[in-house]
Amino acid sequence: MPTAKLTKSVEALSALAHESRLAIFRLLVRTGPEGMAAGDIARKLDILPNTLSASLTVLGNAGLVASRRDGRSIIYSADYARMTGLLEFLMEDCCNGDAAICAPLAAIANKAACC
Amino acid sequence: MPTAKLTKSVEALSALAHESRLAIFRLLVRTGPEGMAAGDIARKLDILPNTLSASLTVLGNAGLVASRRDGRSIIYSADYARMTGLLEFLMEDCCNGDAAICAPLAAIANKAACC
DNA sequence: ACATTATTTCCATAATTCTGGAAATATAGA
DNA sequence: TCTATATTTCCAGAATTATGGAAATAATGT
Repeated sequence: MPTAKLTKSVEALSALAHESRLAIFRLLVRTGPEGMAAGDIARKLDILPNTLSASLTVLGNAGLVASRRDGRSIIYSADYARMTGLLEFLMEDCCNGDAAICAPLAAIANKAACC
Repeated sequence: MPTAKLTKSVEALSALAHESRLAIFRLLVRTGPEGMAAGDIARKLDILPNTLSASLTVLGNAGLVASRRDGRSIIYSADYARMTGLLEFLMEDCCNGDAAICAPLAAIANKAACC
């Protein structure tokens, strides 16, 4: 009987385990909280609108992106809290008391905390 | 034409996007560099030996685990550098200049850098 | 050589996921 | 209301992945 957190993480990982979907998610992460219209994502990544819609649905079901309507467009944005939660789960207890293992992770964080 | 890093990341995410495989990987991450024999993993997680073998192969192909023989047993261990690389890729440019987004990631890292 | 333990490989079925075309829905503007 | 734009839904075939039983391979000890 797997934990709920494990199951949720598998959902998120499955959503990201796809070339287009990972590219979409990363684009939204880089875009920031203001998000981007579905059409703009489609043009930028050269993805068919129906395929993009399916991909965004998968990412949305996994809780990785949120959406809101703005006129004719639907704006998608990354859910940063969800991403953070997933990363936290993957890192959990990773260092196991060994500083040599921790160090690179700390380095990532310092880089992330650049601003 | 996706970047090589994106393709590699999709491989790693696909490998982790599976309940047993994620549980196996996390167990190995917590176990540390010394690793654990396939049979011990199978007993600990209650997975059939052939299924476990297939799962370990997938994780190995994705570069997430390494293996070495020790007598009759084969010892598997997490590849921490690969894990770090994946996390780094997922976090890339995430903060986008916004400190409010960065903060939780930095908090994770400080926690990871506990030792 | 034989028996035992450890793990993998082979195989076939079942289940899931991916893809793109066509039609449907929703909003805005003339 | 009519037209154009934006996005989603429906559908079916194709492709990939998951599962477990049985046999095969590898190493150890007798």
